[in-house]
Amino acid sequence: MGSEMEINEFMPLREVVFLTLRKKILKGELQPGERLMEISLANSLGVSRTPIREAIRMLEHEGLVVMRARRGAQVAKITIQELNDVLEVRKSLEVLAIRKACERMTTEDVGELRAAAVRFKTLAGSNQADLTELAEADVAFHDVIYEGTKNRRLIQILANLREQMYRFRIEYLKEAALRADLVNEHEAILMAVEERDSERAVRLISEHIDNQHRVINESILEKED
Amino acid sequence: MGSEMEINEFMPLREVVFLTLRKKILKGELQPGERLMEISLANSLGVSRTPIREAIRMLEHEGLVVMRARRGAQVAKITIQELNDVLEVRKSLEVLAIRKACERMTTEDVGELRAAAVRFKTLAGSNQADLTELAEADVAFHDVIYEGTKNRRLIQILANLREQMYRFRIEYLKEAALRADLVNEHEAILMAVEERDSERAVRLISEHIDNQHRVINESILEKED
DNA sequence: ATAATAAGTATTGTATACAATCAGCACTGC
DNA sequence: GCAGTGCTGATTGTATACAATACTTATTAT
Repeated sequence: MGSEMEINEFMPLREVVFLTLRKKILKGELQPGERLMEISLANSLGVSRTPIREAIRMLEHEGLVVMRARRGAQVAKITIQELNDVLEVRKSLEVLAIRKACERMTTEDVGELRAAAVRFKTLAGSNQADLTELAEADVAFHDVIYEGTKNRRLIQILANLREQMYRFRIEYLKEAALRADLVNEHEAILMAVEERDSERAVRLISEHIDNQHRVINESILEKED
Repeated sequence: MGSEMEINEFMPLREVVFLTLRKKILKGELQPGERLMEISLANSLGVSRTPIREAIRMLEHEGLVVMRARRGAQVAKITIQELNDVLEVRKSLEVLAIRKACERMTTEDVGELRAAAVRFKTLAGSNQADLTELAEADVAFHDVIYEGTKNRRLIQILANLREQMYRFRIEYLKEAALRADLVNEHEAILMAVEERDSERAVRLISEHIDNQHRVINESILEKED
């Protein structure tokens, strides 16, 4: 989402299609339940069905689309149950990540974490904040922690879980009051990591996730009224 | 691996190819680093390249094959580093799983767990045990716990992580002495779950994973001599 | 008017054809 | 002898063609 995604000349079309469709799904341009029809996608993206189909296979394994036999792909719906499932797993792995990050981050890594926290604070402070940009800054902060674990598998799984939630995330960034809380939580986590106090960091990140969980659930319940 | 995999008439070829190739990789028939060449695979499986390519996309996202740009797919090599990464994540999620399973398993679920433990014990006891069958019984025991969490996402991730290790797992089942340990560990876990003693269950499953980790690492080091 | 059915259309699933790129090797020039 | 260059075959990447299935709609019978 954030840093990687180096679109070089030689990227296969399936990758381009995959990234394009993923972004549309996460941003809500392709809505949950919407069918992904190969021919119209192929026409609108100017490629043949082959790369479309291969991209759909990737999205399927990513969990962003579901296949119905002989009925093609449709954008996965996220039920509250599924959101809770994801958050349950994510909390457990965020705890693991912050613990390992405390052990394994280099001094430069910690510097990057500070930079990410500062950037998020700056963006959150400005009044007409671009929510997408803000969300990406939030993602970047957590990415630094993930990278700090030096555990490729953990990084990959956490990135995927976060992606599942991205469609909800924008919501809770809308309220300025909550943004201030996020800034404070990031700073507290940063300090704990700087002091290599993993137990405190674990406690803080748990609360951080719990808060997100609560806010997201509330925003969903509001919508359902 | 174990229970699911209902091969019905209407399964697309890509699924059949996917399952076939996955089994070959996990069993070691396709060795790490080996190239997967589309035309020869298509010929040997009697299908066209299209389903082969789509199956490769799925294997890629599963982590069992890696793509090299314009050089196609090859079976992923598992380094010790990667194995350790997987085990680190897996331990954390197994702990989560057993805790939630203690909370959420129904009486029938616990009955299934007991049945799985008994089946594993029986197979482990017989002298000329089929190692594949034994491995599947071990998998089945853990599957019951996973299902007991009622968390689809957790079930899916744990199943995938276990898959990554499957290529190593057969190893530690070879030694009869270790098999006896496994039987005891399963029984102890079962009892803890029956008593809904989640903290004891967490401790036991942690040791269970640690033991596996140690044995696997030893068997790898032996091989590298 | 409604339910059932059948024809026609749209869409997915699979196979094949074409294009672009890569690996290996002989050949050339130094 | 060796680096470099251009050919040849093999392989992947992409597009298209064909087959099978599912959906839509119109028609008919009750």
